[in-house]
Amino acid sequence: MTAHTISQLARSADVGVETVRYYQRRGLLADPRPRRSGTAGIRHYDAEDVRRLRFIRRAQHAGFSLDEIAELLRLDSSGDRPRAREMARSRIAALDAQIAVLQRARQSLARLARECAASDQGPCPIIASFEDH
Amino acid sequence: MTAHTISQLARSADVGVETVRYYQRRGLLADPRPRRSGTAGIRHYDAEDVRRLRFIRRAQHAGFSLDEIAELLRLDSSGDRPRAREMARSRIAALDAQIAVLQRARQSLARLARECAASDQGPCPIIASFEDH
DNA sequence: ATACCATCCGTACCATAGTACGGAGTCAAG
DNA sequence: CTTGACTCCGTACTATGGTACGGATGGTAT
Repeated sequence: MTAHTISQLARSADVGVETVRYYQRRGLLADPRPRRSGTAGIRHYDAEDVRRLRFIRRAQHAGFSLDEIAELLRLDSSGDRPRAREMARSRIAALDAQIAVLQRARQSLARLARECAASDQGPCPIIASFEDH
Repeated sequence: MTAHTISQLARSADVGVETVRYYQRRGLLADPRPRRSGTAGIRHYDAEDVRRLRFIRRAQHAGFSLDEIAELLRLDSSGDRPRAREMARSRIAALDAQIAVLQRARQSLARLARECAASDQGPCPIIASFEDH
């Protein structure tokens, strides 16, 4: 029974106390609000809460939004593997699309920078490229 | 003298009227507010406004923020090529960093999806990978 | 038992790039 | 000369993922 305070929980996943409270409001972490009148106001968190918070952080690093993570957490209970695979596939597709957009932007900007560096004659290609079509 | 209304200007760059007004508030487009009392309230836009609006959109597609675009527009007047090159370089570096983050996320997610598809035994690797470090 | 820090909780605020709304004014056609 | 479309303008709201604030209460050390 390792009971933590909210600040210890937050530190365990390297987030702020306010972030933990934000996740509670979003329904990603158990919300301590249903307190019985007899018990004191301060809630203690256990290893399961730590695990859950770390889950959220890792899924975020894979590019999932908090809404998607909420769904993954529900899947975690139900063990719905086809749905988990589907979410992974669509996230990969979204990542591919984002990467492609960024790479196109990078390519054209890099080409412009080379042209701009190559000569100081005429208009700057970087700015000129945005000027007319 | 091709004079446009705001809706024609907006259409010419495929943005909404409200977006044009937003750019005016941000100082990216000339703000029609300094109206003389004699002239009527409705402002007309010329080819220069169209050019400027399209500039904004193209620079956005290269990943520049509206603040950076405001600076590029100032450079457009001053012709400061070294500064333009500097902005292009740092934007390229930022794009590279973003691309690298997304590619790492893509790699690990793709590996997990393959593992998950490979067997229906044991816990789902996609979910399990987020569970404990 | 009193100081003092942490926790609880609602609420407001941050950045970014818009989008929506409501009231008033303007302009051209019928 | 009224209708209807368009414009002007301020203000508020959207999504996303938090961050900050202030007052009330809890728990602990001295």
